[in-house]
Amino acid sequence: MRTRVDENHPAYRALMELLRTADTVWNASRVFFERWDLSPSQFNVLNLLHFNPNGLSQTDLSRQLIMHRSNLTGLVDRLEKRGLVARREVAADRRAYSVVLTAAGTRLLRDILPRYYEDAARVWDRLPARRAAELIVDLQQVARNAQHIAAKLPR
Amino acid sequence: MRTRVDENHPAYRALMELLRTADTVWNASRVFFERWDLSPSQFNVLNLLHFNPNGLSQTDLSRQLIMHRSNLTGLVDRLEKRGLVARREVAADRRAYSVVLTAAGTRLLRDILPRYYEDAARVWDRLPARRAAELIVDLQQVARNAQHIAAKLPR
DNA sequence: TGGATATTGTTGACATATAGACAATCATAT
DNA sequence: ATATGATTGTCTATATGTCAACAATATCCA
Repeated sequence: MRTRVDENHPAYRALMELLRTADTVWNASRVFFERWDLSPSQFNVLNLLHFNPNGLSQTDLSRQLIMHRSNLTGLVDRLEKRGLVARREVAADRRAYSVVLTAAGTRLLRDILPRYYEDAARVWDRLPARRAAELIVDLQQVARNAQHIAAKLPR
Repeated sequence: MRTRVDENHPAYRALMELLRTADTVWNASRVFFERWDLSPSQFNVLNLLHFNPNGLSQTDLSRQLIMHRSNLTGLVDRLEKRGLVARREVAADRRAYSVVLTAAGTRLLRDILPRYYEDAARVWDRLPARRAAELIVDLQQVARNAQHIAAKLPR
């Protein structure tokens, strides 16, 4: 995608690089989770539940994962079918479920997490810690800018 | 997603930040392209064709967009139905099409591009140019690391 | 020349994502 | 107490993405 026009628009090229890197990382994580026949999104659900032992509603999950709640129906369905999570009824609110990790889900996550953290660390190899820290700060600024611009866009 | 365990795994947290920022940027671009009823992926196709006036095969497009070629069938279908691109037969290879921008597609892109580059630049507001340049270099290293790790993973 | 091998675009099955509509249920305010 | 409005999970339609299999066509090489 390196073209004459791109040269004239370094901001555009930088954005492409950001998106491409994230895509590469996401796909690498997809390969990583293949061993357990999990998608990255399925892992994200399990991971969130692991740190919320009392369970989360599907809407809670959708907010933390920044996705539409209608997604959670199928996502939780598939995890439930494999016995990794369970929908518990909530006495105080008969509309909602409390989604919780099962014992099998907990075991699976305990197997995955150490290897996950290990490989996540290696993704930052050859980057001085200071640069990695700066990168995060800069990314956060970029995200704020993007959101601010999108919010003011004509619809 | 800020939890006790995340604190112990800054590399993991940094990765989450990277993915989340890219997601935010991608969704901001989705909002940006809504005015023209285009998805970011559809724009990427049009944009690639704009810089390849002789056309690209669907496989070429899939390689540059880093996606499976079966995606291009539907993507090009929808753009063709709107008259923004056309499939031209290739005399030298009767298996392949040459996908080209139509006049309407060119007009549309000429309308979009200036505004796109303008907003892309504003995404980097408050970031010194040097930091932005460093960020790109660092992102490329991260992408290389991720790919290297994924390639050596057990399957 | 002809047979093996590779590539192209399409298809089907599936997972993931969005948005909008819906019934059931909850919360609020008069 | 009850009408009004908000929220929850699900459903449908659609778009995007993966992969594997397929027929048609190219390519290569013995």
